Amino acid sequence: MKREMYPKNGRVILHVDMNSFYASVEMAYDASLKGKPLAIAGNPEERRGIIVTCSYEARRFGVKTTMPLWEAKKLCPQLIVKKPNFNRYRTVSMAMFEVLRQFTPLVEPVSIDEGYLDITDSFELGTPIEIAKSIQNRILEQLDLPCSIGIAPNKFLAKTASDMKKPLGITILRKRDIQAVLWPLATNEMHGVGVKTAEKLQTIGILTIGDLANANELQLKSLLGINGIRLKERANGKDDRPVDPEAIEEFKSIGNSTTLPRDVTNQQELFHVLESLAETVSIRMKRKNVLAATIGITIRYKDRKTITRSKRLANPISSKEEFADKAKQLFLKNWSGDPVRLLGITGFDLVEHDHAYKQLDLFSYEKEAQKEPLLHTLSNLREKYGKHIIESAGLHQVDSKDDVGTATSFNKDFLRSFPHHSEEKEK
DNA sequence: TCTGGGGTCCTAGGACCC
DNA sequence: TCTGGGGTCCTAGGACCC
Repeated sequence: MKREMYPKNGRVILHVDMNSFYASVEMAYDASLKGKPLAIAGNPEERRGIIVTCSYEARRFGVKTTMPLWEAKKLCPQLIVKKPNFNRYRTVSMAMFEVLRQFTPLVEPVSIDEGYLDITDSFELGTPIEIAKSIQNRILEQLDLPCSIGIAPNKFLAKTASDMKKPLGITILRKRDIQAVLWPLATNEMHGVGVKTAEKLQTIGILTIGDLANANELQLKSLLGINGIRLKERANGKDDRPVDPEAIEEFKSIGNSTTLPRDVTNQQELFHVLESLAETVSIRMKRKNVLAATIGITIRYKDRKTITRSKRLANPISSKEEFADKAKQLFLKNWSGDPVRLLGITGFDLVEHDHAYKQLDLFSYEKEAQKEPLLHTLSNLREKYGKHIIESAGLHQVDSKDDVGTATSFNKDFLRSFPHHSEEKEK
């Protein structure tokens, strides 16, 4: 019954956006900061001195996110500056999402300080506005933090709406408001349109969201690819993306990068940095119980020119040593020798540890092979165990003629890299 | 005195296979 | 002898967002 009414009534989506989150958290911890121009920024001595977030009081002086600290101080000499305390922000963020889940389990966190709620079926809690007010009050009372909330029939409009009144705003954006409210805005006001896209759109005479909503699709497609089509749909208020509470669990990559306090040309020194990055990535991978099937590095030079290089691996990795090792190899192969400003390591193509374990377990293969010698051919292995296991074992590198030899000899070395198995084998 | 660090998604070309 | 068109994988880079 409810389902049948669904398309008729549409969905009710909330977008909750914390106002200047890091700065607000610091103010909640230290009330003496309230009402003052406050900025969260890194250490300028380490060349990390950019504004990460700032209070509304600071914004009044023209201080903005990503502005270098010295520039912000010039605009606002009395600016109070704090270093970011990410652990604190993560803790508070978790508490904030717990508050949201008191209203519905359909909560999708999108970043540390914003998330979507689908309250279509939560009408017993009140009207959408009443629910939004209640959420806003509870976050303010329990955590001493301000947020803005957008109410709309889909994610895009809810996100747009939450942006319209800050701080502590609640904004409804209905389909029928689009033409009057959304269309007059410049294209770069739109979520998904940055500087480059706005520039491109300008070349074909599209300046406002309204222009975009009525633009020629073929023209958009040739200019921006599939993204052009999507932007036009959004400009018309169309967005079918569901609110997915699981989305946050499905990460695609884990990385760590750092700007060096000064430009470095010494290889040993750069290797040390890679080792420390490898350790961070490894710890985070293990905490999330995943392995990386592809490793990537980032090198930014003195002139800010940045290159990325990646390598798909025969065996998924997660240990600090493996990350450091592979990263160093990639680095040596691609480093120009010029002074380096930033280094980064990222793991891609993440696989669940347990899953990888299963795929890498070759005991069952050995048993099967005894029963059925023909299994030793590459194609049979592939068919029987899937592509992944073969590549994990390094078999893809050998000619199929050599499969038999390799298949019998790779086992030991291969299994040795897994402590659990090598123990059993060696004892 | 310039411009952090964490991500996602898309594109495009070459290799390789059928 | 000359030749196609589709599909997937891998890699590099760009755009965008918070």
